[in-house]
Amino acid sequence: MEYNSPYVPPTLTVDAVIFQLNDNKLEVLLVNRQSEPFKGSWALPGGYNAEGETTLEALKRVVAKKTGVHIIDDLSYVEQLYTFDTVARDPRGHAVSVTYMGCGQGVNKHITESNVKFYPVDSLPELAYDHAEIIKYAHQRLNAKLTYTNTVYAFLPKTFTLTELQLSYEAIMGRPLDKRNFRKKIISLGLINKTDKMRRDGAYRPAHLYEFRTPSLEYLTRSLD
Amino acid sequence: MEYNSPYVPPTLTVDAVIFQLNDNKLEVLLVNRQSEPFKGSWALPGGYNAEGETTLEALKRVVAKKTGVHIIDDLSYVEQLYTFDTVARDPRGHAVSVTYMGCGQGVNKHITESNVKFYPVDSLPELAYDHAEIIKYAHQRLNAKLTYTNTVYAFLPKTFTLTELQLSYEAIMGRPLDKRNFRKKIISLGLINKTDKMRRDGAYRPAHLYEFRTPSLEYLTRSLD
DNA sequence: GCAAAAGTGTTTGGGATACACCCATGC
DNA sequence: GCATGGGTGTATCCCAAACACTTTTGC
Repeated sequence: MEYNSPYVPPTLTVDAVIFQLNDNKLEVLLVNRQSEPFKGSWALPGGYNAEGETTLEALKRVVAKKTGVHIIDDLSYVEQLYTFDTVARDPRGHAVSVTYMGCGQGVNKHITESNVKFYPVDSLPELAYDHAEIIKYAHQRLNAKLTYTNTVYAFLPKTFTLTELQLSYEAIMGRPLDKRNFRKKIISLGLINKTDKMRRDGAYRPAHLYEFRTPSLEYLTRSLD
Repeated sequence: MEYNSPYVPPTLTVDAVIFQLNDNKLEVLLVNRQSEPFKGSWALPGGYNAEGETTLEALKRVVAKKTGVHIIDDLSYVEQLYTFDTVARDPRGHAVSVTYMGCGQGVNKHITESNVKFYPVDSLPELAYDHAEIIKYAHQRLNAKLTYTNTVYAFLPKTFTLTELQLSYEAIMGRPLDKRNFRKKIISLGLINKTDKMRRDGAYRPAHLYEFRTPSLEYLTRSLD
């Protein structure tokens, strides 16, 4: 094949699983399909990868066009997830999809299209293709990553309270954490610095604000779980 | 692009990083290139992925043809690694390569081609493309995987002694482990069973033989490091 | 003074680490 | 009996887990 037959590559596509936290619920960005196949179903934002562009370039182009979200400017963390190749994305033939996972804060504010929406991961609508599987895979990866890296930073604003940080962990991991143990551990890990600002939120005792020492991916010395 | 221009996908290729242990050294399977580009350099076994075959099917076909190794029959573990897309694999244009990692025992016995050889990972020859980077990535992944799964099983024969098991870990992780602590931990993890057989190896005290309880991927309850 | 969220310490158990000697065999 | 690799136990330290009350503020 490599030597004599004319080489025909499969279709190459890219898809993004974009997470944000809203109201302490983990949400995924979905697009309502306006055309066949799967017209009317919800799908991950994605599209074709042409010759001459990298998968990340293709993703940037395609996600911006379909949703208004810029995966570089509007997200705090992006990583390649997995390449799925068992799906007939298009009735005409076999397609290979390189998927990415991204996390950000307030990403919904960048949506420009009316058929685009964040859905909570635990109440997803009917999904096109194998996108349910891809989201599940991404969620697992995110969960694992939370326990041995500082990935949460991607979901939080620049400053935040310890309670907000704990609620973020709880939302993504899907289980409650002990308040005192959580604070002890997070502080002993040295991931965050206390700022000298406070937040007077509603009407009660103000909370200290913290910031991440390094708002970029770091591996933890001890795992958090 | 998705709508009007004629769609031209990039070239799609697959590459395999196949590990084995030999003489307690971690080795990678390499192919000496007989043609341009990179003629004379060593490269990972790989090739083109045509339309209509999955990446794993393409890999199976290509690796068997170039080396004689059957990635399903001759390896104990295979997983997808990462998709690299920044490389001009071919002077003619941009190529995307889906890479896999595989591990086996005595894989060298299946080599049928004279330009194919296992090299120790710590003394690799001049490598084609970005294959040095891919091997480094695979080695890191393997290392991480060893600490939270039972992946070592893929490198060992059906029965083995505790010393052999320890030496395997040490070879892959690249550092010595304490003998008593290692045995305590491995046994307490319940990954292996003691068989009633012994091995009289050279001429000294015979060693008990062990086997893996489950010779397939499992996640450890406590991490090994 | 009361409602609401912020903040704070101690005890206990288990696993990780460090460390050195005796045992079984073939020659 | 000796050379070689196989096999074993204990003490310490640190981290994880469990657990409840006081403080600060606005009203």
